[in-house]
Amino acid sequence: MTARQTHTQRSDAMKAKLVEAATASLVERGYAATTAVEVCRRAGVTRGAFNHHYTSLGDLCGDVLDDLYTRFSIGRDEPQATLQSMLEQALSVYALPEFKAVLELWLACRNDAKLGADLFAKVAACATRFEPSAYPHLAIRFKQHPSGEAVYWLIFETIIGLALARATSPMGEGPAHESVVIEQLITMARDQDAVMCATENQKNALSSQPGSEANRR
Amino acid sequence: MTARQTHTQRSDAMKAKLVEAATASLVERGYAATTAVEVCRRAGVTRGAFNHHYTSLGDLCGDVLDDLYTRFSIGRDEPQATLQSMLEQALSVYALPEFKAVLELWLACRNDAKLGADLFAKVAACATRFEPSAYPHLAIRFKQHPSGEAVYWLIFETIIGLALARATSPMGEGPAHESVVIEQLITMARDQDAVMCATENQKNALSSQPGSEANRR
DNA sequence: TTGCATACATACACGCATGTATGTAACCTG
DNA sequence: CAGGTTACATACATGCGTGTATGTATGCAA
Repeated sequence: MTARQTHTQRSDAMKAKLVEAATASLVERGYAATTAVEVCRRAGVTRGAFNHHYTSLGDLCGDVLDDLYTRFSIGRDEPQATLQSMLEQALSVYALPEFKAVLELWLACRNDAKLGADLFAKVAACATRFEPSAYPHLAIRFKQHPSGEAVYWLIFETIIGLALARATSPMGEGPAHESVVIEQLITMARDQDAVMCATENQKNALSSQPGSEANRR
Repeated sequence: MTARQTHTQRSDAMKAKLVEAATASLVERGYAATTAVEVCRRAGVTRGAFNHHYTSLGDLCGDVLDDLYTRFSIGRDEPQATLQSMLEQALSVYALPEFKAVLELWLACRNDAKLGADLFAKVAACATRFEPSAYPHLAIRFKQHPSGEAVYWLIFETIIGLALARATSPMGEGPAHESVVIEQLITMARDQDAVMCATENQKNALSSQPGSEANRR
């Protein structure tokens, strides 16, 4: 069944296998145990394969990071206009076990200078995907409502905190208070959306019918 | 200078040195690089010393965890009555670089089964120090106001998220939006305190007999 | 078809952390 | 103060991951 394949096909397939194996190893056993032999054992290949495609583990981890950040950005094609929809999208991916792999790499970057030199730039670049500017419609509203951006970052950090709790719990399950916190976040997002929407509609009404603007604040 | 010391004095001093060295190593280089030789090198002793007092690294990490959780619980002697004061106490320790050591151990527990067997129980026990029940006055109020407990956990997870951002940033500094988020947290805590206080005063007024606690201060 | 680059596999030498065994000085008890 | 225990230091054997060098089979281009 091993049909003839082109060189690039074989390379891509091999790289994908190695990235997948490395990710699984990072999730299950952490960065320290994610050695070249372990990754190759999971991928079912010899170290020669790994050594041919990557110069080091850090090199491979770069591809792992790219792959993971792409997965975490799913559902971001349509621009999100509300904090609530942003939150829902974030909640759909925050509990993925792969977050632990990212966490391991974040820490490994700080612990290993050589790895950090390779990955810090990539981490910083990927982090911009989660800034308000990644949601153009929201970013515009935040110009009018700085409080909206504050709520955005509050939601962001809280989700990270919950994800960390999952990643460090024995079986990868969420804490007991998880649902309570999430409900609180949803309420906050909806309230802030209402505030931003309200003044927007006001402004629209005012611009079509000029009058006093003094009722705000 | 090296006066005669009793056995327990020498043991305690040695253990403290090893715990301190291990903590520093965890913060600066992570769990993977925190080997017996590295800890002993930092402590300025040989591996014989370590091997005499601890059976394994996990054993030593148990003491490290105890020491760290104690440090993070400082200022908790007087019972905190408000979410705001709880938050202020939490903020006074959340940015300590030692948080990274705890983080490393949390992950190491999940990655190394033997270490987890030794430390998971201790982690769970220490975690109870940060539940609402650790603040008796607050816990009582939460019985009347479940929303208060929701705010409590929201604050808790957000601070963890911010601490993680610090622990994983290249130089251990906080993110750009850190102050905005903290201000948001303070506002939330104060508002929730006001809500809980208001209905409490109402109830006190209804029972109308001044009694013991109604007019403290 | 020939020649070469690609895509792996195999084998060896090296560093490093660990476990253990043994030696020695300090302390403590009767 | 003598015997035993505690508190270390030193030394050796072992396992494991890594880097590197070399071998071999498969696509690919002239």
